[in-house]
Amino acid sequence: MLPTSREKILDVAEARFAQRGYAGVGLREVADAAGLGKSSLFHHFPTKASLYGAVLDRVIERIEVRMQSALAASGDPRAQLSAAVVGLVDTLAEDPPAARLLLRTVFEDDDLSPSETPELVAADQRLDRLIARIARVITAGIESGAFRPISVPDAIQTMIGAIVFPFASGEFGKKLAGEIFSAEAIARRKREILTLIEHGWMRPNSQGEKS
Amino acid sequence: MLPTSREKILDVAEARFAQRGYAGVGLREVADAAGLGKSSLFHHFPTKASLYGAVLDRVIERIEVRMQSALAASGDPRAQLSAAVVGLVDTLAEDPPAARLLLRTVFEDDDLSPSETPELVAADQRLDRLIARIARVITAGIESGAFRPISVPDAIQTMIGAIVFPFASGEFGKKLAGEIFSAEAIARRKREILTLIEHGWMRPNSQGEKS
DNA sequence: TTGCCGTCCGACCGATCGGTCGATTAAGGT
DNA sequence: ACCTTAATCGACCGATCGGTCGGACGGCAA
Repeated sequence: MLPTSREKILDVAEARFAQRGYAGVGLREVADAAGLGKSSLFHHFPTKASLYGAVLDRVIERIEVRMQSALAASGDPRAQLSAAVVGLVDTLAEDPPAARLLLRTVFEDDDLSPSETPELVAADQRLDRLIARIARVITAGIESGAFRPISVPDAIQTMIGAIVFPFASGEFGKKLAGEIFSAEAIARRKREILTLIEHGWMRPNSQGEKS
Repeated sequence: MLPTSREKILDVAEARFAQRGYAGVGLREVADAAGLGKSSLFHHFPTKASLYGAVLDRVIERIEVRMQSALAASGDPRAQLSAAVVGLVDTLAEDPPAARLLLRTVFEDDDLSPSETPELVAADQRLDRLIARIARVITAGIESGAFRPISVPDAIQTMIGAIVFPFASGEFGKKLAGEIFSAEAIARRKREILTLIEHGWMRPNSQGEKS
């Protein structure tokens, strides 16, 4: 119930970085929102980039946990991919700043990619592992004949855009389709993605699957 | 061959804003890259937000022109939607900073959405009109029975993410799928999106269409 | 020649940026 | 009682931020 200062800092920093971006957030603002002096931030994180890296790593770790358990729960590539998508959507829905933070990070390759910050390389490796696992599932699905012979990297790019962007679209998405993080909107998004995968990637034959 | 100062400023500002974001770009940097003093920027644009708005409006206008001519060229919702997608991809491919600028703008609703900047409201209205046109095409497709009864706003969100994000993914996308703006990569993305729409949104019957 | 005007510039403004430093607490181990 | 260590703070640093101001330059109409 009472979080440590470090966790409090990470929480407010995640929200702020997602909302205004790396360059747009001042450490003063983060410190104030965390109820600390600005100097205290540097006791927990040596630099601003390190703080950002820690925030990012925590977000990716949450996704990793969910998707790994989803992938481990079933052997069939079809069911694995669906479970992974559902897990990703659930994680993004439970942590509203996460989606925007992830996409923003992809765009910050100028200020952050030199990456002498250990937290950032850790987050990077974590994400690489995750993507590699998904790629393996899709490849297995293609080889087994369950999926069409699609381009795996392109399919992953498509999925990231189609799944993550809507949860990051904020006011734009709200104006377009109403409250993004309502239970109905989340359910609609799951259905949207799952049917897209089902008809777009999977072979039409042997449609009914069993656990 | 010799662009006016205003156009030169817009060109370099578009690249910079796309790369580093609104808050991450200093006007000094833009002025230097344009071969001007910083004060000269304020002769052409009254504020930084106004410059950003002008850049954004120009990008959206390019997309609007392409998609409007694509939509006007054919009456069938199926062909219209496909042509619009191809037009969007082509525009994004010809103007590499555009995709990242568009997505970044969606995320900047804090610093930019109050929108007392006329260029920004112009860009907003332009985008609204464009989205409304696409929505009408999809709705027509559903009513004619050519498309499945999908949720139009969710479908649009999906398409924006799936089409725009890959072209905005920079180093991340490059690591995943190689050079993003190569002719082959662009062709792959068109195919990816078109087959996704064909199988995911359109009804399977009467597959062969004619002009 | 005179005067206007679009364009550009250097110098300057207050504010904020990320980051450093030294001092001050309180807790714990011995 | 003493020392260490973690945690916090206010004051301060040089640099950069968006934006203002007054003037300089050059073309053009009278």
